[in-house]
Amino acid sequence: MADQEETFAIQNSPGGSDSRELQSDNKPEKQNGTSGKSPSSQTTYIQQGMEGIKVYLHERELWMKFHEVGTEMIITKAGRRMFPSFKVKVTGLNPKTKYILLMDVVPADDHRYKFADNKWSVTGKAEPAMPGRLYVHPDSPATGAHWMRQLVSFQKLKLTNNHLDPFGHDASTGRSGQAFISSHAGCERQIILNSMHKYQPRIHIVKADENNGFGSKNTAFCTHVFPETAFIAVTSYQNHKITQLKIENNPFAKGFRGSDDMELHRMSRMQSTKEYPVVPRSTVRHRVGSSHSPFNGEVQGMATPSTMSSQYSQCENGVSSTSQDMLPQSSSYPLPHEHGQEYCIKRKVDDDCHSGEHSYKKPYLESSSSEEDHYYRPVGYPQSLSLTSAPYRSESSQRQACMYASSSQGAEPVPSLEDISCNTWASVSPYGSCSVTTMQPMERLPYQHFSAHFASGSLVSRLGGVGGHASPQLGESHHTAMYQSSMTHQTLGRQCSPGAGIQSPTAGLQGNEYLYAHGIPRTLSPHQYHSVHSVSIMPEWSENS
DNA sequence: TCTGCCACGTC
DNA sequence: CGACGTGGCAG
Repeated sequence: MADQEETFAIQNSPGGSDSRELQSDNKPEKQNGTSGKSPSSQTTYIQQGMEGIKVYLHERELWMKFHEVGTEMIITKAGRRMFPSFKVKVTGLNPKTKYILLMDVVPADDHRYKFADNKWSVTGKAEPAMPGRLYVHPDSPATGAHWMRQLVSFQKLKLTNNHLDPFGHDASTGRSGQAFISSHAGCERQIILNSMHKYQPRIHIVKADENNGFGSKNTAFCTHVFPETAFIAVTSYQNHKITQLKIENNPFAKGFRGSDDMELHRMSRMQSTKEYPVVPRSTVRHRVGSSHSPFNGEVQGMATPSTMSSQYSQCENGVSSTSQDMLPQSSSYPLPHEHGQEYCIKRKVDDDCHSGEHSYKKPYLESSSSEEDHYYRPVGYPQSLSLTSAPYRSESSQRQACMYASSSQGAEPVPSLEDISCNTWASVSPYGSCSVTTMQPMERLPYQHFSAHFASGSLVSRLGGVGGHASPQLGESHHTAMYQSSMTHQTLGRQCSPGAGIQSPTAGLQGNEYLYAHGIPRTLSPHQYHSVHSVSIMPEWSENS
């Protein structure tokens, strides 16, 4: 349904949506050219437009509240929406250029968690992730003007633990599944996750111009990661504080709010059997579990916000030209360097942000300012990645990729459009960061790593990879290609945006290959690591078991 | 641990 | 009104 998101829209436009506009214009810019912005940095034109792109997380404060406690997202067979919803404000796009906005959720690390004693802790190694699925925003492809006009909401995305359903719709329950499908040509899908595993949502902005067609060599895209949106997937809430936050903030859970009256009523009904004091349930629970702050700071397993850098934004820009993919993802291990942040992050936030609590690092300066809610993370980095580097990853990555692919995908061998497009890869890098760097050898990775954690895969890679075809060269590519398959651009285009008619090429992200890193043993070569950008940002979450 | 069903809310 | 989104709870 529509969602209209909330109204905040930034600028809003009432009509909003409208458009998708015409495509007509898009072309003008073609790559570089015109657009003006010069690339700043290094990059080639590819990025051109990507450099100035900024993405602000909407309602960051709310996200931070959850994050501080240790965000949990329910996953069900039928698919459950995330709450808080992932909504962003995007600026810096070329109004006439078309872009595809998509989201994915990648493993934040390779651990399995358990919740005991009011806190999360690592219990073991993560299960191999399934192939990741991409959730392409229904408006894609659309012009920069369209995306910037109002908040871009990914609230319809659903998380599921149903590995069997390739399409993201679940037959079992019936409800949701179908709806999905029908809605947009199947674009929407549910993202499959494993319970008790930590994940990091990411948003990717892919230029859909002809020039950048996926297939083409230069697909420009950038990835933004908001560490504060990381969460642990669960089939039922573990931490009562989270339950409480959900109830208090999610309109659909209003029925569970303790307003006295209601509570009483409810209680009586539901629990007729039990008797209860008057306390609202929530309250009750609360107390019980409450953890006060299990996580806070450190919590082991979870991330703590504070530490995190949420603030950073990370981004990756990739270009895909050939080989580039870069980032493999490495798995979750810590990479040595991660610079991710640096590069990418620019952060700003604070102002807006603050959640009040800690201040997270706000290292960066920018601030944006204007918008309130959104915090943004800049992204851009100039860099494009070069694909080059990618080559290395290949092996490991490949394998991994394959594995994943196979496993999960099993269901869908070749994906049909849908699949492909939507599901595809999995990548890993959570935090990642900016991958921009790509290849570079280590240097780039400044990050620190906390220990370990993630690897990140980069989407970029995939995108860049796009080249899946394109750049076969790298070993990776292949793999990627395999699973990822080939997404073709078209696919995306079609499915997702029917209307749009995108030129095919552009549309698709196909190429992306993200690999997955996680499960893998760290085989990645150093290079890979570099590429990865991962950043691990959150120490807390890190593993520690 | 996960699933199904429920009441209750939003849209 | 009906479809759908929520968490609780029983199984």
